[in-house]
Amino acid sequence: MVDIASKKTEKKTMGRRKIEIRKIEKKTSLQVTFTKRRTGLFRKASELCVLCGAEIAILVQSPADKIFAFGHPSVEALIGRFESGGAVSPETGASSFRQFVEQVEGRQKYEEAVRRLEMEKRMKEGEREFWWDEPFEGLELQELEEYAEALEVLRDNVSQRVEALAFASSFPDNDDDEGFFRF
Amino acid sequence: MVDIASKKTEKKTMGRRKIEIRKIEKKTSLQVTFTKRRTGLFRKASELCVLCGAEIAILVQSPADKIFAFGHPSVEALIGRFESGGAVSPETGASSFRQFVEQVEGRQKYEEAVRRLEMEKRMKEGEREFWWDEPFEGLELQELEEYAEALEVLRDNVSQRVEALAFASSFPDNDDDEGFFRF
DNA sequence: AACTATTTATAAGA
DNA sequence: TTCTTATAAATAGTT
Repeated sequence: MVDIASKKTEKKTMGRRKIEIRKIEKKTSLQVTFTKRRTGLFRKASELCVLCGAEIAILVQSPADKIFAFGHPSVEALIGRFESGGAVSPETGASSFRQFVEQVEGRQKYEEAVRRLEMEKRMKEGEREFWWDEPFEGLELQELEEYAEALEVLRDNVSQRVEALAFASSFPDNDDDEGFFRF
Repeated sequence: MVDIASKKTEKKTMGRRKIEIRKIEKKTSLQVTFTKRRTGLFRKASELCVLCGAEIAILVQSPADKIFAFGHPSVEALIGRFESGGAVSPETGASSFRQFVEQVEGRQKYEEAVRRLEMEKRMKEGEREFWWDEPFEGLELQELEEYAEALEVLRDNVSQRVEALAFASSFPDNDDDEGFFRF
């Protein structure tokens, strides 16, 4: 009886527990959390890209100053590169990604490619880091230059916005900026 | 009886349902999902910043070509500006944020500020968009310039990486890049 | 904009 | 580190 009763409430783990959003002090758990959440963040971003046709660029710099990046259309450039049979990183599982891309050579749409990518990712989950997890580590010059270029385009958009505002501020009484200064 | 039985299984909504990660066709749901998930993405990013001391920059361009941004240390610059009593956007709830900042004038740490920001955000959830939701809409020149500058720093880091790789490629036989070419 | 049933993400523990 | 599991958190469809 007692055994059964205790078995009923006996938990193998405490499960997920609520945490406060504040700097994690324990270095090892910080590292684990950083990896898990960075992965989760990039997954969310990729889903947003596909679901809504959005374009996203993310740069994450870890406390140890390692940089991780996610990006569409940078991602698109990467896929294009893989499709044309370019170099493959031996470290990131890109080889199997190329195989995958070859299998779907017929389809053209970016969304489709990313969606399948997500599928393969899930099927292989736990096998290795996602292919975009440390994009700079296995990349050749060309991709990185493309990435920098895409980033510059975004930056230039910001600069244009700055200039637009600078111009607007020379007309201080005009509060009606409806429809103005959109990227 | 029948009423009671049916009431027992009667659900107010179907609840969340599983979706495929593919382009949403219905324009209105796409807009709703875009807003919800962009918000979620930025919240995840801010949590990653605080929990792990990471630095993050995110740019999201909607299908309608509106750009949304999230960023630390840009966020830090914004907080600094608010603390010094700078201009406040009447549109984004920044006014109450300033009040909040004034209340905590004693503390210095960025993490603490962001954590409290998260708290206030939750307390006011549903009242309005988060203050960083459309950062470009209510900003003055200075903040935007600071943001562009921060973005340029990140871009320069990428460029340096490109140069490092270009240099490395002039020594094609050297595969051991352990510890090299980190930002 | 609010609600809730569910799915999804993840903190700890093994 | 990788896997498990209980639980917290996010969110799809509705109202």
